[in-house]
Amino acid sequence: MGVRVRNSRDDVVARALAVLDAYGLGDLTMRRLGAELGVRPSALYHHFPDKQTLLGAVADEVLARGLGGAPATPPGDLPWDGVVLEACRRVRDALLAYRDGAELVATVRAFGLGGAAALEEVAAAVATGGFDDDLVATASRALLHLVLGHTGEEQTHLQAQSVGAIGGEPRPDSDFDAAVGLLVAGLRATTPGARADA
Amino acid sequence: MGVRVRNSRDDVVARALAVLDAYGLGDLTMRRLGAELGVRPSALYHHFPDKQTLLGAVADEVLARGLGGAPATPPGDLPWDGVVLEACRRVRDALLAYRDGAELVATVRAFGLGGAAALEEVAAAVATGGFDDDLVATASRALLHLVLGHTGEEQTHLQAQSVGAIGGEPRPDSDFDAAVGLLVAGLRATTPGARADA
DNA sequence: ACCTGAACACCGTTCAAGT
DNA sequence: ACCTGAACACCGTTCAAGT
Repeated sequence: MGVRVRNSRDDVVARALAVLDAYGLGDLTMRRLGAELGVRPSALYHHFPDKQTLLGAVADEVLARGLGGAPATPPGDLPWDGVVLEACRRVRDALLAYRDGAELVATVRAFGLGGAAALEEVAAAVATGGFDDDLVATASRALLHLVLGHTGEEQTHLQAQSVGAIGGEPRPDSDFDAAVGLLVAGLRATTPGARADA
Repeated sequence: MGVRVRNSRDDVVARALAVLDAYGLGDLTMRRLGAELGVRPSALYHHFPDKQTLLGAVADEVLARGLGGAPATPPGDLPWDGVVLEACRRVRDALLAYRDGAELVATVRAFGLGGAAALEEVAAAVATGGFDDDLVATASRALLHLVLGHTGEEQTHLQAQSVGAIGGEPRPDSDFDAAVGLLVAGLRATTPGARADA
């Protein structure tokens, strides 16, 4: 019943998010999104030069909604390794909040058109440990690969299950923490001087 | 000038590998592959039920060619951490040997139709350290995510450069070793009793 | 065992033109 | 500032029929 108004760029991104969550990344097409907005697909090219750029904006919105509120480094004086684990969990939760969220962010990162906030979140946490810049960069990239890979698998299985599917092992939630913990332990061991915490 | 013969399943996979390497994953379409074989696209469905299954077979062939010859665990008595690093490097080299190799293997693993050899290679190496089964599983998955993520980025940059592109930082080769080394160090630290080597 | 021919239901993108 | 209409050059997949 709403009056039919013309769509702003933000309207397009918001609607894309809804289509993503309802139908998945594979069905988030320019034609379908146009139809959902009551508009021809060509109208979308007024806001975005191509689909990749649109997807980049959608991925950034997923991350903004999931990470936006809380500060990258929490107020309490957690030890650095606790801060890192929490950052990884926040990124994971942000990805799990939308269907195919992990795959979307991995994709847009691959063509360099979005998803930067995910790496920034992790890097800010790692920097808390007082490591030198090269190590922060290496560890953050490695942790993000872990988060994206692990969450992508987890999301695939969750979505397969919710369709009532095969019923393979449900993959314990704790395996994410274990994987991240392994890398954090390596970080701790690699630089024996770096336990700047409680 | 070869006589035009009918194509076996292996012919199709071999030709798909050639198309992949020459034109990339995005241009590896059923129609293009058919044309390359001198055949209508529908003929391919005699060998494969769908494109995903074909891609799974192509990914398995990439891994078989890259990992096939050498045994999973080398003859010399390397310490377990050396064995793990070598396994990760072998998988990485296998992926780098074909255009978009990392993206291909990541994709087919996501829909569960191939690429199992990559995880097996890493898991066999980790098992060498004498860890219990859960830890082997967790560490192997984490290491493979590192290898796929890192190699995927590296490959994107290498291919962008070879097109004569932007010329961002070339990403030192040693960062792969550093990332894997971080996780291996965590593995070493997590289980204080496990240094079953020289 | 392998292939054709023809169709079905889609894609992303461009561009002149409208309001 | 936003949208239409129409086109271009593609996709994956199915299926009856041929050899």
